[in-house]
Amino acid sequence: MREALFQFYKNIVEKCVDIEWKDLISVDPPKDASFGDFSTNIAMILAKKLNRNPVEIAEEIANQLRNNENVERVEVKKPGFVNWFVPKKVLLAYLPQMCEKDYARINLGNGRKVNIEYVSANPTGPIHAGHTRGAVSGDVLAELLKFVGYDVTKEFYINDAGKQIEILAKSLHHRYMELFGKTKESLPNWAYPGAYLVDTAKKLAAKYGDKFVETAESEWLEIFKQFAIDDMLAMIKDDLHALGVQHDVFSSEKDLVRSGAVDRVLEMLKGKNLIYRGVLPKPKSNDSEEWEEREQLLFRSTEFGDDVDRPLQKSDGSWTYFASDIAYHMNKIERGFDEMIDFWGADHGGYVKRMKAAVSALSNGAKKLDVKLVQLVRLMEDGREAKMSKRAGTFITARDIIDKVGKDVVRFIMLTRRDDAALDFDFKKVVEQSKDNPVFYVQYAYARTHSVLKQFEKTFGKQDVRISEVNANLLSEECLPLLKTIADWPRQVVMAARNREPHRIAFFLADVAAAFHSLWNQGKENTVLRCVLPDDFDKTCANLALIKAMQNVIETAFSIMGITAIKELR
RNA sequence: GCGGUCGUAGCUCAGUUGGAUAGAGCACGAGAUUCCUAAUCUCGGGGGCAUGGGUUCGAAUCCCCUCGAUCGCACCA
Repeated sequence: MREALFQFYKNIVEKCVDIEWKDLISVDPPKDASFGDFSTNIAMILAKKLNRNPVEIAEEIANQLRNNENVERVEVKKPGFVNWFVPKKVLLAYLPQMCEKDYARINLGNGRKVNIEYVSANPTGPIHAGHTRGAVSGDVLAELLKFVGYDVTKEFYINDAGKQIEILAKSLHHRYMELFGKTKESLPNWAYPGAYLVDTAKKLAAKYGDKFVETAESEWLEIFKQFAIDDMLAMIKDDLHALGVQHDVFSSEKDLVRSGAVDRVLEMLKGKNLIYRGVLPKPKSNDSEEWEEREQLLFRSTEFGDDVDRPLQKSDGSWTYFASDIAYHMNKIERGFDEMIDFWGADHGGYVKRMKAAVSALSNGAKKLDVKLVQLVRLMEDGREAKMSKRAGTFITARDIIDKVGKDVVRFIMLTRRDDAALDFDFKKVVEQSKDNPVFYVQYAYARTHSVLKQFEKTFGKQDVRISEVNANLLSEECLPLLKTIADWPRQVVMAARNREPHRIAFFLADVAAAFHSLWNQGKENTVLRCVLPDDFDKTCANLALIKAMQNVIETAFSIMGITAIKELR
């Protein structure tokens, strides 16, 4: 009995018929639990293929299932569903497996190489609160895919080649001059206003002294650029570590351009006749003035479903962000990734088509780029939107919210919504330790299990309970809902991984916690249902096995989510 | 104007990738604690799934229209 429960039943159902289109068959819990524990649509699928009455087919399959001792109370319902219950003994037989470390670790990836690129914030300042969502989603998806057998590389792309780096260096220079009292004018409005550059300037001054005070821009620019990038990156990494995020690879746009990768990849696309010089039509949004018609180097993204062809070169002759991004994704392909997943902010949505087009062109359609657009986070302060002003340098940083509520809370809350739905993050609600707050709801359930273990020790003394020697039959009926929830964990993992939806794990944990809290409270009224029973050692051990299974699931889920399980709440 | 994302209970959101009578939490109403932590639990009211069509045994889910929200739309990232 190595496979997960849902697979176990899927196999049983599949054996009932001899068909090829097994992918179409679903074996899942029905919406309404009163119909049964599992349900299959197989009769409806067959009815279509064989042009027969689904209910008749359902009856035939139901009859086969009725002969199976692992299936109970088989019923056929209206359109052609076959429903059944899981016998208690099957469920109980799974208990030891549920307690194992590798429970729910199903191999979906088969070692396929996946590159997940996330955060990729510009190295011009600390990461802000909005970045944390993509950081968490990307990180948790990476861990999830690792868990199910993918070979995952977590990657951060450094946009260190553009004009904004020059502005950064000049802003730093201004702060540097300030240190030596060499500038009277206030900070120009094109400059980055954040106070963090003052610190960077101090570090730079500590290293070089006043060496650059009198020199021309050409002397200091490159040095200031590199110094600024290095310092910003160190700061960003620091912030990410505070969030529990650690990338495997940092790729530099600048290095990529220097290596000639952009020229190479464009040459290759030229060979495929996908690049030409042309003139773009004026965009409708652009009312007038600024726009000038110009011939430029274009990529034929329209051949891959994009709306217009896209420019590769700026007016000054340097590459556009898109050009180096093409080279970057080529680089990923060359490194042998079977699949690429990029996490972008929702404001980059207009960029998806052209990038997918590029990947398709580069790999002749062989490689897939999946772009996850992460919606923005609205920071709330007790129901009101927190004011942020980038201009005044008063935006809320990732560090601010991590320091305020803790890494675990940030990570959990970021997963309480689908990526493509906007999320409100209310500081006040999130630190509140109440049922309003899903983090504490789950943590509390976990803490309770540990208080049970303590209670056990107090009652029976210190001793090992071997799961394999426990008589699971002693578990009361009231434990079954929790047991069934835990039995569903592998299926949840598969769905979350297959759909690339890490948020499902957070929702599942809330279900587990709910089932447990419910069981717990039944024990308040009916002492027989408590976990630790001073008069019944054997039954206590059975309960303990269930508790351990639940702990195991929560610990596994938390480790995928990068959250620390708390044994005792105070 | 074009494109992306989205529209589900009063509020915040799930919805097993086309399944059955659409689900949670909050809020509202009524209850549970001499007890393994009440930071919890139990019960109740409340929804033509934005609108109109289409595809089929079957649609919140897939396709098209309309309305609304939001993001983007030469060269910036």
